[in-house]
Parts: sequence; structure tokens; C-alpha cells
Amino acid sequence: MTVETINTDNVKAQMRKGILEYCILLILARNDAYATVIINELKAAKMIVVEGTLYPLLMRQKNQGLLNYRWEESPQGPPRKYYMITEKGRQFLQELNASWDELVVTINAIR
Amino acid sequence: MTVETINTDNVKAQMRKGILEYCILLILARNDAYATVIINELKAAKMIVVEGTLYPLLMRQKNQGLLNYRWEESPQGPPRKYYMITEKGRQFLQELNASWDELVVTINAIR
DNA sequence: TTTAATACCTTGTATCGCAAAGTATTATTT
DNA sequence: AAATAATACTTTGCGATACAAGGTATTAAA
Repeated sequence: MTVETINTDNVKAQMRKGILEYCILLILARNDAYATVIINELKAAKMIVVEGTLYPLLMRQKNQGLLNYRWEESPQGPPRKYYMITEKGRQFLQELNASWDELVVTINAIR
Repeated sequence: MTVETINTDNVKAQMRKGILEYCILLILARNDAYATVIINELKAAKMIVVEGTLYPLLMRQKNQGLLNYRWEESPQGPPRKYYMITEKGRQFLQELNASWDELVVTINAIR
């Protein structure tokens, strides 16, 4: 792997920081979901996330009151922890929408 | 300061991680500049950065061969360290442009 | 000589994403 | 009944980053 490739991967990872939290709320604003579903949705959108990243993030957002969860039986395997966005989460999501739009405008201005 | 505000500031700060490195290269791709100029340009684009963030970042990029610098006399005060982008920096910038575009597409897809 | 302005640099802290390894539950296979 | 496979959730340690705060150095003006 070349130095440049390592570099790009690292910067890409940094770019995603914070944006990941935004994506989770976007996904949960549409449907309740458990971790595997969220990971697959992100994968489909070309934003790869691993469990070790997602679980702590979901716990953080739950502790902040942005999310709640309920347990649901699974047809196969252990029960699933379905996360759902709270009213506070929706309000926060609106702020993040504004922040994201602002960021895009900023980059376009510099570009 | 409300909990929500602290939260938003934090997420905004996170969103900017990595993107800052991108912004520096964008600015230097147009003109050579020293730290104060870069900070002012970012400020004008609504992306606030402080010295303690910028100087280590410039040094990192210089060590990676993305930037070079030259000293220039100042009309008032100590000499200025003018940074300029290298050919390698321009190549890397193109990769970052692609990464950014991809990220925008991804967010729009989820949104 | 002191003060103000400018410019560069360093240290310590909090946070984040991720790799890796671990725990627990259920159904299937042997 | 025991072992295995599949699924799902959790934790630990690491490297990287932005920032606050404080420090150093140079020049001109008071």
C-alpha cells in the first residue's frame, strides 16, 4: 500500500467523524432499526461502518436522549435492540441538517 | 449554555475533522500564504480555526511532502512563513476533491 | 527601556473511529 | 445432550485530531 493511499484512507476516516452521528439519526428518522440493519444501510450508501464504531455511538446518542430502544425477538439468534429516534433527537437532527448544509456551502465557497 | 448547544458545537467540531486539511490545500492551491492569511480566509468562509490547530496541521502536511515553505520579510513584525502547495500536494488535493464529492453524494443518498 | 503588535510553536485534554477480542443467545447438527 | 454455527451485543486499547492555553521571538513605536 502506497503512502498516498494510507494518507487518503486516514483523511477519509477523519472526514467521516461527526458525520457518522448525523447519518445514524438520518436513518433512524425514517425507521426504527437495530445495529445490523443500520450497518447495511450505511454500506449500501458507500459509508462503511464496523460494529466497534456503531455500538458505542448508539450508546452515546441514547445517553444523550436522542435515541431510545426496545428489545424485539429475533426469528433466529439473540434478541435485537431496536433503536428509535426521540423528539429531542429529531430536533437535534434538524440542527445537524443545517450544520451539514452550512458545511457544504463553506466548502463550495473555498473551492 | 444548554446541553443541546454543547452537543451541536461538538458535532460541528467533529464534522470539520479531516475537512480542515482539505480546506488548507484548497486555499494554498490558489495562493501561497502564511498562517494568519489562511486563518482569515477560513474565517471569511465561516470555518473558524485557531492557531493551535493550524500550525501543527501545516507542519504535518509539510512533513508529508504536500507543502513547502519559504521565509519572507514582514513590513511589521517577525518574518512570515509562506506555505506553498507541492505537486504531490496537488495530486493529493485531487483525491480529496473526489472524496468530498463522494461524501456529499453519500449524504444525499441517505437523506 | 518598555510596550504593543505580529507571528510562530508547544503541551495537555477530550473525543472519535476502528481493529480486535470477548460475551451471550438461539437453532441446527451430531 | 453436546457441539457447532449464526447472530447480536459489548468492551478494550490504539492512533489521530481539534482545541484551549500558554510560551517564545521579532520588530516598530512610545
